[in-house]
Amino acid sequence: MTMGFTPAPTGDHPPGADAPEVVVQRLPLYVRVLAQFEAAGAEMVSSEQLGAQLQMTPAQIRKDLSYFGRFGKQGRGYNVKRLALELRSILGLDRQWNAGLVGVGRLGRAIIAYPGFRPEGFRIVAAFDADSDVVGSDIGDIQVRSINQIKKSVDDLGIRIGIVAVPAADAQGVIDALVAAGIKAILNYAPVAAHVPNDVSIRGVDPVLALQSMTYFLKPHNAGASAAGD
Amino acid sequence: MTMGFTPAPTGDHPPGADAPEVVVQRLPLYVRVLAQFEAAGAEMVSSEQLGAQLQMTPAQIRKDLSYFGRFGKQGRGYNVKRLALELRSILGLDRQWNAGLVGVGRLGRAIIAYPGFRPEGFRIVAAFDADSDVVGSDIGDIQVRSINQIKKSVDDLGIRIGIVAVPAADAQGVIDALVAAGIKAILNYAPVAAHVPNDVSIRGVDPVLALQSMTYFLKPHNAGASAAGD
DNA sequence: GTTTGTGAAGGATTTCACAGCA
DNA sequence: TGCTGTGAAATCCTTCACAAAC
Repeated sequence: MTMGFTPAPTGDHPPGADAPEVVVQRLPLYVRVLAQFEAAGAEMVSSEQLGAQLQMTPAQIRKDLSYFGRFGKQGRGYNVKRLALELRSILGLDRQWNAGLVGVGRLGRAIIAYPGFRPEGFRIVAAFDADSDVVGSDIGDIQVRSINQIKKSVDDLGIRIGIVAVPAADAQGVIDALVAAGIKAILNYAPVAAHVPNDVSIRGVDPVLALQSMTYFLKPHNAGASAAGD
Repeated sequence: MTMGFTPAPTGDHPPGADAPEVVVQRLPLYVRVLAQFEAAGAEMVSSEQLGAQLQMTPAQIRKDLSYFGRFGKQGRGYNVKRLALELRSILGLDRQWNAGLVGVGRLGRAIIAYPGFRPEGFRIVAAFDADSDVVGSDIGDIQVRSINQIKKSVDDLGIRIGIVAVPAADAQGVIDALVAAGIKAILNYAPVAAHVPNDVSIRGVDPVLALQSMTYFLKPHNAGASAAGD
């Protein structure tokens, strides 16, 4: 379905290259909800229905999608299958991505064992650690390599994504090494605000930070609340 | 301007009650960086220095803090210890918070074993599961209870936070149960966009979603990148 | 009748820039 | 001098509202 043509450059927007980052971050949510509709057997969905699922306004969904093309049909909505395919292609989810994990402690092992990455096309193909006791061993079917072989492994194995699961104190050093190895996307589990050049994406997974902002609303006087996409 | 006799904060803002949610979400980052400065022995910090660490503009930091009070001294900056204390108090991080975990599968067990919550004042005091084979057993020092005892346990143990680590298909039901039990803050590890009343806070921890938006920038044509706090 | 795609309006957040204080 | 706190300006993001399409 990833045919050679870009959706339909009829609108006023440039192709989709200038979509705000917030919008790009919502796209995976749409993909996920579309999968649910598809599983439920729906052939078409409206922005209204998508919005109801995601607790967003239909207008926002339509505007978001409009950055990338004109995928809907008036009076009818969006074809579930086609929109899902289209968005997956825009996000690059129609291929496999190889990832390298740094840090094979408790957390790193849990990440390797986590079954949620593979079905979505993310494959951890190598693990790295500084501890020479574990280097050379296997965890599941993944070889643990020395941390100073990152660059070589990245090149040899086609690793495009780095996953950081080392203690906070070591995180920036590891991230620098990943960047030096040419990695442009980093998923960081360490509780630090890391520094990267601005052609590198970095996202933090930080449950403590999430809890620490929710407690604000648990204090008696503060009502209201917040929903953050998950 | 409408000041009656507000004891501590002298500013012009209302006490801090109307701080935008984005601002509240950044506060924990400030707390974290302040701890680093404190560990490094600094007594004072400027918004410039904080901004450098967090890759934010000094103006944003000053504006954020101004929602809650006037903590700095012109020409000198902020007292590291005092600001940290003040922010912890605003966020409610100066107490312990009890959490209940739902789902003791692989992920749930990893969460129980995760050593990052306790030092920050978050304590998992009970675990729940639907599987009668595990109900009644202990994981570490935590008892596994039946999922339909949530309400009673929440009351008995003073649980204020729910942590959801069940399969996607079960997540909404579990979240409904937590809400019915009076829980107002939920940390959701399940990959679903959950529905909660708006006096309940919910945050998702979702590494797949994070990866799925980064791949957009890995596609050849899309340069630039993003830094998301971690 | 229904629902999209989108300019224009509205709202929210960030940054500027400077008065005021140490 | 150095740096905060903050109105005002600028930017960014969301929602409105409606013509066009089915």
